[in-house]
Order: sequence, then C-alpha cells, then structure tokens
Amino acid sequence: MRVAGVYPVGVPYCADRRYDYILCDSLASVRRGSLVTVPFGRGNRRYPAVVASLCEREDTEGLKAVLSVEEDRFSLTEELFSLALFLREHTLCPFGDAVRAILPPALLSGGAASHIRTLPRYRPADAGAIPALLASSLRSRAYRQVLEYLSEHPSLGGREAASLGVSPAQLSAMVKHGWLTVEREEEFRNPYAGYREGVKEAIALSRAQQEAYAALLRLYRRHTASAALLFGVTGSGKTRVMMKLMDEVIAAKRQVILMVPEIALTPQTVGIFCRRYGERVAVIHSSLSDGERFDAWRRCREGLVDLVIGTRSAVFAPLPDIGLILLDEEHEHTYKSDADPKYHARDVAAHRAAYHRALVIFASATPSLESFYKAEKGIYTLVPLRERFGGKRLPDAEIVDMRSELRAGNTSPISARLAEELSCLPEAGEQAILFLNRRGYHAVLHCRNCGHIFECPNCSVSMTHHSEARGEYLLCHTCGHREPLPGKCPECGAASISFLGAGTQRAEGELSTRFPTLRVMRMDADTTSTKASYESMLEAFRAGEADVLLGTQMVTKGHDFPRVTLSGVLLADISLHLPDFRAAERTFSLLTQVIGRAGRADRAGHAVIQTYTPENDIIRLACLQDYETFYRREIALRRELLFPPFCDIVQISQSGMQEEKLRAASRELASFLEACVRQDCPKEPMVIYGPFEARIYRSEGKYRLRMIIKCKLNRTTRALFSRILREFPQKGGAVLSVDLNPTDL
DNA sequence: AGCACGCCGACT
DNA sequence: GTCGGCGTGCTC
Repeated sequence: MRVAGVYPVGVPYCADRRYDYILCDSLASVRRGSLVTVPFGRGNRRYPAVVASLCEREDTEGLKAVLSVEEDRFSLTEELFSLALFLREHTLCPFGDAVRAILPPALLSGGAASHIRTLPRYRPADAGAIPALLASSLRSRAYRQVLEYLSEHPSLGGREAASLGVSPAQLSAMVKHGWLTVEREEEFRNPYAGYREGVKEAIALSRAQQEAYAALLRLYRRHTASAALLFGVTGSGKTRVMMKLMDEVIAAKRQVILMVPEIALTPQTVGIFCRRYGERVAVIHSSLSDGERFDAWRRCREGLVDLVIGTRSAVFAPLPDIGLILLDEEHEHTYKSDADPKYHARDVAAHRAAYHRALVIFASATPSLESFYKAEKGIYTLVPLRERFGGKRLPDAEIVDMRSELRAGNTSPISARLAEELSCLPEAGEQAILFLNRRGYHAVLHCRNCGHIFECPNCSVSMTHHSEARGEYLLCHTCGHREPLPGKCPECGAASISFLGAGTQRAEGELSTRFPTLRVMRMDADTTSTKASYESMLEAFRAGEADVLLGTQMVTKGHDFPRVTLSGVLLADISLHLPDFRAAERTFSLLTQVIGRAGRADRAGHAVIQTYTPENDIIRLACLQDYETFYRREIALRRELLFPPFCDIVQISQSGMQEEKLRAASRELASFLEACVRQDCPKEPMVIYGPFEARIYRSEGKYRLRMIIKCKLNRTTRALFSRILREFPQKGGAVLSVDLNPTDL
C-alpha cells in the first residue's frame, strides 16, 4: 500500500505533525508538496493538506485514505516546500500556517477548479465549409461577421465576439447549427492588464548611479547567493539603478521580485514598471480579490511573468528562476507580518535568494540598524549612493524650540516660525506638507519647563502612564519596571509635569482658525477609509486644490509634489518617546523622509521641525541628514543596553477574558519557562523579563500579559520556545502566542 | 481548531 | 432520574 505522510492545514501548533494516510492507486501523480484533501479529526472534517513524504507499507491498520489530489500545477514546488519548513522553524508556526502564507487563499478554499475562470473559444466545425456558408443566403449580420472573422483567424474568443457586436446567444445558436465548436479556455484576471507596453527607453545613469549599478552588477554576475545594501539618500535615483539591473536580469531569462512597503503609496511606481515590462508583470498586494491573487500566482508559476511587484506577500511568488529580489525602503515595518506566521519579508527574501543563487538588494536612505550592522560586518555588500540626482540640494531644516513658544504664551501646535512660513505660501503659489504622528495620544510624560522625559532606568525607553483603581503609576513596557507618578521634575524641580501630544484633528482646527484663507487637507486613517479616497486626495493635492496637506505617516511616503517647498513636523518628540527601543531609529527615518519631501523639483525646499527637546541628537542629526553619525551613536547604545542586533528578542504573550485566571496562568508560564530553561538550555545566555502588562493591557474585553526574553536565537533556543508552545497547557482561557523579534514592543 | 467524551447542576 | 454546561484531550 502506498502511504502519504501529510501536514493538514488549520491544525494548532500542539497538533502539528505528520499524519499518515493511505493513497489509493487512482491518485497517481502525488509527490512531496502535492496539495490533497484528507478527513481529519473525530468528525472527519475535510482539511486541505500538503504531502510531506511517500512510502510503501503493508500495515495500514487504522489509517484513513486521502480523498483527492489537486493537479500538479497547483502543488508546492520543491523550493516552496522547503520554504514552508523554514517558516515553521523560524516563526514557530504550524506547517499549515506557513503554507497559508505561501499559497494563495483560493487554493486552500474549495479547490483550485472552483476558482478558475474560463471563457469560451469558438472554432469553425469545418473551416473548409466557411466559404460555402457565406455564399448561402445567410440572413443574420452577426453570423456573417463571425464566419468572416473565422475565415481570417483560427478561432474567436468571447472578447472579440463582443467587440464584433455578437452576443453569446448568437454564438451558441451557431454551435447548435453545427457550424462552430466551442471549448472553454482558462483566463487570468489581471486588474493591471490595462497598461500598454511602451518603448523601452535606455536608462541614462549619472556617474554615481553608474558606479552603484556596476557594483551591483558585479555581485549579480557572481551567480552565488549574495546580499547588498543599497544605501542611497532621498532623491539619489535608486529606482533608476534598480531598473537598469532588472533589465539585465530579465534579459538573462531570470525573474525579479520588487517589494515596496505599501502598494497604495506607490501607484506611479507601479505604473512605470507596468509600462516598461507590459504583460509580463504581476502586481501582488492585499487588496486583490482571491481570484486575482490566484491568477497572478498561476501566471508566475507558469512562467508568464518576469517581474513581480508587490507588498510583503509578493516574496512568496512561485517564480521558477529568481535572479534578483529587491526590498525598497527596507527599514519599513510593514515587511514584518503582524498576523501568524509572523515572518519578516527580509528573512524570507534572503532565504529564497540563497536557494536561487540570486542577488537580494535591501534599499533605503535610512537602513534598519540590523541591516547597516550586517553591511558593516561584510555580511551584506554596502553600495552607497550619496549624491542627489541632478545635483539637487537637500532642503534646509530648521529646529523650532516649542518650550520657548510656550514661555512666549503660544500654546497652539503651530509655532510662530511655522506660521510665518505658512502665511507666505499661497501668494508664492507653493504648497506645504505637515506631519503629525498620530500615535501622539500615547501618554508619555514630560516636563514642560525643561523638556525632561521620564524614562526607564533599565531600558532607556520612555515609561507609559497607567491609571487604574489602585492608583496612577509609570510602567516600562520593556522590562516591567514600575515607579510612582512624580509630583515634580527630577531635573529642574518644576511642578510642570504634563502629557505630550495633540492629534491631527486639533491641528487642523488650529490651522483653519489662524489661517482662514489657507486651504487645508487632512489625511489620516479617519479621512482615507478607502484606497480610492487616498489616491484621489493625493491627486487633488497635486493638482493644487489645497495649500497644505496635513496628516500622519502616510503624507511622508513616496510622492513627488513639484510645488511643495515647505515640510513641517508639528511635534518630533512624539515618535521619539514611544516606549520602544526602536523609537530613535523610527524617528530618524521619519524625519529624514519628511525633510526630503520638500523641494524635490526645481525649487529650494525648507523644513521646520518643532520639538520640546531641540538639543536632542536624533532630531539634530536627522536635520543634517547624517545617517552614518546617527547609526554610530545608536549602535553603541544598542550594544551597551543589549538590544538587537546584539541579541534577539522573544515576546511571549498571553491573553484572556478573566483577569485573575490570566494572571494565575502567567505565573505558571513563568515557572514553566524557568524549568524548561534549566532543563533544556541552562548555558544559553538569556535574560527574562515579566510577566507584566502589554502596551495595550486591555482591548476588546481581553487582558494581555507578556514576557520579554533577550537571548540569541539558534536551534536550541527555538526548540525551547517551540516546547513552550506545544507543552504549556492552554487552559483557563489564556491564549499563548510567541513572536520572535517583534517589530514593536 | 473542531469534535467527542465526561463529570456536576436545574429540570420533567 | 436525565438534559446540557463547558473543562480535557485527541486528531493518522
């Protein structure tokens, strides 16, 4: 008897192992990676499953049988099968969840056949008979047209018929007459098919760009797995360099994956690539329908695609021979999945590139510390691109001290300096972008007199204000350190402690009262509920329908607005003091981007950065656009306080409806973890914090507690956390989850 | 995750 | 006496 060992899709981690099933002779073409359906569990519910092994066996007592197999063209390739194993190992998810990330959802719901769209195609039943039919006195104009078309073409599709003005009913009538035969052919749904492939213009590079290109091309031509960090300042023309390299790879009949943080933010970029590479582009992102996503996947799998452009899930595109993977804006946190499996596209890209002996390029003006560190160590090849293209100057950035604004009696979020700049915009016919980090309502405490921020003594992370029945206190969300709410500032002694932050709505109100003639457009999560509203707002702003674009992170990304000469940050401190060890890195990158937004065309740009801590180095260095100095300071701090890249961070969180039960379960978890560490890896360096309240302790009626572990992830430590997940009893309504290297704490 | 088995409270 | 609550444990 043939027996298949399979992983069912949809089982929890504790039940995630291979299950053996009998494989009937009628199910012939089964191999490792095949997608099958099996009865599973007491109720024999039908589960999709992936075949992991095949063998011959006599004793099949008690085994159930595989119900059905998908066609081989829908199976996981060898590479994608091993990628699923990699994901399971590195994110501690069930194999089935890894498969869910890799395959399009359509393949796992209801079978491939039910998601394939077909169109009819008509052929003459007897091509030789067409002249005779036409000669006979056919009354219908439609019939004549179809026959005339078919005397010049071998077949007629549904689309062509429609453009001839022939209805499906008329065509089926012709089939009934025995003049035509019909068969159905598969069709690909592609919302990006409308782009016409233009003339491929040669890409002219500046000298600096040419040097970067040559360095990358050398790496590519080695034909070994290699990784490069393309470190290019804002406006240095990274895209042109990448495009020229893509041309090279595609000409060699290999494929390219280009990842961007968010497709909605880059419609122009998508347009540029679709026009350049035409039919052989697939665009993959989360707002595709299941059908469109499935069809993009099939086109990749069938070798009809040279370039995949998309968000993080595009990293799984089933291309046969990848030559190049690009992660644009590699520092962006959207590359880390927030749903299970919590993979990082950066890791998956590196793994796939290694398999294909391809080049992976991480590109950014403000690389993640992890990546720049790897570049420093020589693990990535550093390819700098320091010149702005066309010799454009970076905007001047000016820091405004909001403390002196307060002392001068200005309590509004707009400083006198910024007000002055804003007031001369309209007559010059220029525009401004104002950025305000919406996460400002996080309750960070500061001293309004001297700007002192209350930080944790252990973590150099700002502490968060908590208020509950037992009273008010400050809590560190990284190590759990707790202290009472201060009455006065420990630095200057003033009793002027207050919360930091104001939202976009308040700023909008302020602007319209102070500048009644200024047209302000507010763009944040509340005003851009749909993708269309987002794009139409940007379009309207570009067309000059507003003078000021005020908003959250989304105003800082990507776009070229030729008339924007002023960019402003209303409060740089907010993101700086988020209770997260990456706060400085985020702020630096955010400020750099905002400053880079102004004056990209032929006009000089100007940036105004408002802050309560003007002496802060992060803000100062961002204004100077000096990443490398920022990096050296920050990396020293990380080394000293032991944060990534000098260790890995593991977050174990528990959530549940009943607070007391959850707290009891968390105590049990802590001692279980301790016991496992003693037993399995007593010699691994490891620091365990918590359990303590998560940043959002209570949401949707659920409480959340967590532990943070600093250690080095390797086979041993991953096995430890895998054991915790499998063996810790999840009773009493406490649900456990483990996140390896979370992007925010 | 689903599903069944099992062991205690309010009903005919 | 039994219907049904959801705690516990298994899934080839």
